[in-house]
Amino acid sequence: MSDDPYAYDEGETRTLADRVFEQIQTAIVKGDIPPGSKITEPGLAKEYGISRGPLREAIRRLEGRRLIKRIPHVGARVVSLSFEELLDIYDVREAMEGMACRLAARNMTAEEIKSLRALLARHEETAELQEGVAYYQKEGDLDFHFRIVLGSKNEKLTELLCGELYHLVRMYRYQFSASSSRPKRAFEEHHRIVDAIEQRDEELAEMLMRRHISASRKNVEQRLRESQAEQP
Amino acid sequence: MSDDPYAYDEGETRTLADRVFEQIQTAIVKGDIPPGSKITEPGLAKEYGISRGPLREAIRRLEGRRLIKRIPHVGARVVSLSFEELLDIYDVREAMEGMACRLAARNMTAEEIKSLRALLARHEETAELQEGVAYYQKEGDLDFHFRIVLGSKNEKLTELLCGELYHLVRMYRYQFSASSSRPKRAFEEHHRIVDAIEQRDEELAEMLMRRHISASRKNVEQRLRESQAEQP
DNA sequence: CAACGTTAAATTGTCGACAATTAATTTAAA
DNA sequence: TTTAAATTAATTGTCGACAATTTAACGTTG
Repeated sequence: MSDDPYAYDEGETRTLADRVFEQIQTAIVKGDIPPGSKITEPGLAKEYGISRGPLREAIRRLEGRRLIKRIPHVGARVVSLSFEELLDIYDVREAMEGMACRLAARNMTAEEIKSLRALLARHEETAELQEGVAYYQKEGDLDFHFRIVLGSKNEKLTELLCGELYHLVRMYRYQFSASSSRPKRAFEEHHRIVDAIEQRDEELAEMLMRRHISASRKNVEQRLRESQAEQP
Repeated sequence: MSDDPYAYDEGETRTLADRVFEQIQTAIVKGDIPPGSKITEPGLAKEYGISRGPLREAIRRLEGRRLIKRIPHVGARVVSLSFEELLDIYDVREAMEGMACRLAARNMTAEEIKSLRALLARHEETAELQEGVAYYQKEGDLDFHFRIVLGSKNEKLTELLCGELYHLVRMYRYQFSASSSRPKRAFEEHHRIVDAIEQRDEELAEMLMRRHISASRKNVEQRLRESQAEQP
């Protein structure tokens, strides 16, 4: 029951550095290690009960994933996403998930589509029950997008989106505890996207996904500008 | 005069692990360390004249960049891109570079566009002089795409494309010493793309870039199928 | 002769210690 | 009192050694 759906547990013999790598990664994503904070090797080594060797390897791997930035002889800091970077990510998502949706319309199996529909139904229940948005936009929404990316059957696309961008997206959501604020419309859009996939209409599927993400971006942009105007 | 245009040389105090990281990276990209070959720590440590500590850190960073794959207690191997993965990359490039081109049409400065034109002219000269394709498709083509990505002014897009995908593309080109085989048409397409950027026609720019990459993909796909039919 | 189990070699994983560099503190001077 | 220099402390970088695991080599047995 790992938190990271992209974690590999084949071969139980994960090394210390591997375990710590995942631990630190989720700690960063969940905000337990706040963005911009400094990574001190002796501190973390003591906290995780390991020596500095494996810890440094984990840090270097996180550096490769661009979750932390390192300056030689000075130290490492958790990345902190600026306003602009967040919007940049939306543009990248629009492009990549649009393509993922196109490919999903081509490559998803009937069972996968059916399961996707079931997921949406479940989300609707949960959202109504909790009378809100909490569960929905926090993990459920990403679940939906996640499945479509997997449905593309494109390994590189999956690696880049699920193994790199989504971490930043979740990091941001934890950070600002941001929920969509447009759950109803988002639901409708999700359904339409599945419709297009089911009909194997690649172009429509891509277009709808791009609109969906673009609308989400605009929504975030507006909210951020507002909150920025309140307290400048 | 670094080989990697994305190398950072700010602060001359690069650490050993950083230097070796770059060395191994270019060695992998250029094929000096062949795809699929095993990375032995004692061997490389001796070759680069360092101890295993920094070397392991470099390896972990390459692992984060997905240039090598590691199995605990067994070892690390250089990734080897299969036929399918190569085609997958083209789809990702189509999506991301399409978006990059759209953003470039929005954000590139007049000077950058002018410089891009000059680059094309230079390439045409070189290509005619060398009566062929060698220089063009080997580095020149990537130069063109590189500049457009930078012109998007989107940091994340640039990171993912230039810092991750292009390494794989160049790796493949070195591996198969592949040149485009459609240089004339590609040149025309490049010019049209710059035209669209100059006119600030975002939609056209994205569309042309997508077509350009899609055509390149089809070309590669056909050639690969042929060579695959010859020697099955 | 092939297949299996055992032993030996090599490689990977982990640790602690020392060197080098940077950040902090104290002290001295203007 | 503030600034500057020098010393101290802390953190990062590097190394070699030892433990754990895997790969190979070898001999034994059916």
